[in-house]
Amino acid sequence: MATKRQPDLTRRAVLDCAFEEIHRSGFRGASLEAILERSGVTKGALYHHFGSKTELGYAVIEEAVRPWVEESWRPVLEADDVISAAIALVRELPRRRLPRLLTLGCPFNNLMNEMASVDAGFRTRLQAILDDWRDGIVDGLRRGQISGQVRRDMNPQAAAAFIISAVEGSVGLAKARHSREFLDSALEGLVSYLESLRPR
Amino acid sequence: MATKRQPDLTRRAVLDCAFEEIHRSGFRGASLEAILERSGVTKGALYHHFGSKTELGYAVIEEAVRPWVEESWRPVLEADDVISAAIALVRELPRRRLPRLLTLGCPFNNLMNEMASVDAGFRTRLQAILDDWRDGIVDGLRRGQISGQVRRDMNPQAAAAFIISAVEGSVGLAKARHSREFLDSALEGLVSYLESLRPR
DNA sequence: CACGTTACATACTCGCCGGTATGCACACGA
DNA sequence: TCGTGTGCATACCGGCGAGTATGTAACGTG
Repeated sequence: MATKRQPDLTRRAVLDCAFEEIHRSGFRGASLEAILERSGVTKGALYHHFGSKTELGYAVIEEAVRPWVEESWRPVLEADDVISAAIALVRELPRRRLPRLLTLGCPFNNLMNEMASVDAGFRTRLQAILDDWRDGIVDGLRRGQISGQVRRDMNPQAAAAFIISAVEGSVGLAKARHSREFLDSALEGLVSYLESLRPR
Repeated sequence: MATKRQPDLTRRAVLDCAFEEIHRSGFRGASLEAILERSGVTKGALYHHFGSKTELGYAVIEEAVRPWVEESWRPVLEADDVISAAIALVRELPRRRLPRLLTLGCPFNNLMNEMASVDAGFRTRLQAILDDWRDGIVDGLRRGQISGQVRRDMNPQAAAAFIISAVEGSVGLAKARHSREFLDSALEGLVSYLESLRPR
């Protein structure tokens, strides 16, 4: 029998299960009881670590959703050739976590669509993630423009916003189909757009 | 005093207020009480016309969301020059219903993101709207390919899926910013993609 | 006008779920 | 080792919101 009190592990377990449950049912649809059952944690423990369901949601955003987004896009932001890295990622995207992506969508996008117009705390936190994400792509595109891998007659700010929009839109709409075809088609369009960002 | 019993008007009033409330708070966040209060209809009347909240939701999709989507895109589907019409629409999009679009997003996209992975009835109905929408664009693009206004070396299916994804993604993410800039940037990217569909 | 059906109105039920109150055992510093 | 606070467990509460039971007045129809 392990030691009985390990606050860090408890907190982490709640956080992970909450992320899972929220991904599955949305924030408002996520029931604390379900999170407690899955994580094996009691209500007392949960409310010891988090002040309310809303604060738990905020923590999930900062400590689960944000790393999830950053982890997903790290290869693109670190690559030398941004465009090739982005295309590779987009091509790999449906290959890896296909079932979850098709049925549950992107946790970041889901939360944004559900909560942005409902709770300002959610909105600002998600906005910060979005801004960082976008800035990363902008930097990558600028570096590409300097090194000559990216056309100079386009606006990195607009392109970054567009790319993110297209990705999230594709995944979000693919949920409606529950079929791979729509996602593949939309991403094929995205790839051809990305190619068009290269110098002739 | 008008006649006292007008079932069609009553039903329509509920439907419109439900659409509004769902647009505002999402389906699960929408309370029947709020709909009743706004519409001045009583609970008995509501449950006379709709079997349950879920069925009300289905009716809202078919009789409010679907016309809303079709109305929005009609000019594009009917135009001679699809690409120009699409660009015009995208340029007009933020101009007309800007505040609602920025704070509440697109009702179709909101519902899809919230309900597609939760309720199969929602998913299939929204899927049907999406399919029709996409088919319309595909037809437009094909006509353009025949008349020479659209490049022939691209896949209309993929382009249509991509265009819809980009639009919905842009509007969806713009909610997080509550600022016009992101939306304008993303749509600028979309316009440049649409331009790239023209023959050289 | 009688009568059944349609279109509502009112009052109530009931379950779920977020939140709280309280108790208790373990850890740890003095 | 003794107290004190931290980490957790259990039982309960209150409200909100979907759904229902029942009543009733308007309408169509013979």
